[in-house]
This record gives sequence, structure tokens and C-alpha cells, in this order.
Amino acid sequence: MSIASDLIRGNTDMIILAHLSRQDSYGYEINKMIQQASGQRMELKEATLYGAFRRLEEAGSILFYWGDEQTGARRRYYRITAAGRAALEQSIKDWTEAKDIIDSLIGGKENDRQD
Amino acid sequence: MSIASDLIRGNTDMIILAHLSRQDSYGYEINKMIQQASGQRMELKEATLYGAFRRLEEAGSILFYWGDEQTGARRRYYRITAAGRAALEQSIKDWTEAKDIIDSLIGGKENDRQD
DNA sequence: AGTAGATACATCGTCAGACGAGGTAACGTA
DNA sequence: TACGTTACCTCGTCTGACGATGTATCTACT
Repeated sequence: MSIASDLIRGNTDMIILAHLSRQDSYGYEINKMIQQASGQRMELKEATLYGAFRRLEEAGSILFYWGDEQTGARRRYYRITAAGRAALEQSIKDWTEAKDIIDSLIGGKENDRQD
Repeated sequence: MSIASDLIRGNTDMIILAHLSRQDSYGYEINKMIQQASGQRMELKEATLYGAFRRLEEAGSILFYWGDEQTGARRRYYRITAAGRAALEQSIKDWTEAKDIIDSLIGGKENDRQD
């Protein structure tokens, strides 16, 4: 993974919800989609991923159902809830604001005296 | 503070270095500048701030000297080093990349099937 | 048949950063 | 004298990311 953990931190839930807002999915697939969509630059570790699922479920943002695969390992599918969509929207707003603030803080805005 | 801790996380060092890259400063003032520059939307707690100074000093990104105030509390001034400027540049690159990746992950790019 | 690799889920313990709560000290001012 | 501001510092807690490890099923190769 090329992106630092601390820069992902706090954004995993939003990223997962964003994927689930497009279609139901399961852990393994979500992770592959993230890797692919980021051009292999980002990968959530399994412990991170399943930890996020637990949090999101407890928060009522997602619910799950077992897939009916006749073959292969069982799949735990997740679906985003209405509350989850609301949380996603809020997360995106927060992220957008945080981005702006941080950019303005590093961006210079040569407001102060420069000796 | 309106911005969530986890969205700041990993960016405090960069923000502090960015300020020090413009002028030497001390803890209390840096914090005030951050609050002001963010329109009161962001504030580092003291424990966070001084923790960051310790890290940055250990990493050789900053050094300090005592101010020669004749009056009032003493001030521990920080100056960014050459290594610190390099670290800042790298941090900004990493942040820019992380921003892009996260934005692309939530932004949609309706690439996949939508049932 | 046996072995390796991919698919798929799950948990435990560790680490690091943010922060709440607390402390020290000097100064101005009411 | 007591309070508010400036200024620095530390300890302990919480949370999220992750390394390590374990389970089970299927496919491919030998």
C-alpha cells in the first residue's frame, strides 16, 4: 500500500459506505474494488476491513445477509441502510470541509509577516 | 473544534511544519494561528501539539531555542530544519495523493455494474 | 492423492496519535 | 488577593489500523 495508514484513518467507513451505496457487496470484493479503483495504491487490511464492518453494523449504517452460493466459501453480503446513506452524506461533507481546511493551512495564504 | 480528530490525524505534523516554514514560532502562537487560519474550525489540543513537537524534534525536522523575553512566560521557539523542509514537501505530496485516491473512491466513477 | 494458491471470513494483541485532565509559572488588573 | 491570560508540560485513556494467525472451500497442478 502506498498511502499511509494515518491518512486513511477515519475514512475507511466512508469509503466502504460509498461502495455499498452503489451495490450490495461482501468483504473480499469490496477490498478488491478499492485496490482496483485506487490503481493498487490503496489496500485495506482484512483486520481493518472487518473492524469497519463491525462498527458500521453497530451504528446501523449497514446490515448483512448470507449469500446463497452453492459452491465456494460462503459470502456475507452487506447492504447500506437509509441511516447509512445519511451517514455517508455527512461523512463526505466532513471530509470535504477537512480537506479545505487542511489545504488552506498548508497552502500558504501568505497572510503573516515574513521576516 | 468542528473538524474530527481522525480527519486531522496524521496531518498535524505537516500543518505545524507548514507554519514553521514561513516563520519561527512557538507552541501557543502556532495554535492560535491554526485556529485563526481555519476560521475557528480547527484547534489542536495542547497535548496533541506538544506531542507533535516531540516527534518532529526527534525526527530532526525542527529545533528549538528559548526566546529572550524579559517579561511574561518563557517561549520555546521552533525553527524548521532542512530535513524538516524536505519532510514537509514529502508530506504535502503524500497528502495530495491520498486526497485524490480518497476522492476517486467516493466520487463514483460508475465503472462497475449497477444492478 | 497430495499440495499449493485463491477465495472468504474472523479474532487477538500491539502500536501510534489525539486528547481529557491535570500541573507549573509569570504577568496584568481589578 | 484573586482571577484571567499567556505559556509550557505530562500522564493515562481511547480508538482505529494492522500483523499474525486460524478456519473452511474450491481449483489447478503434479
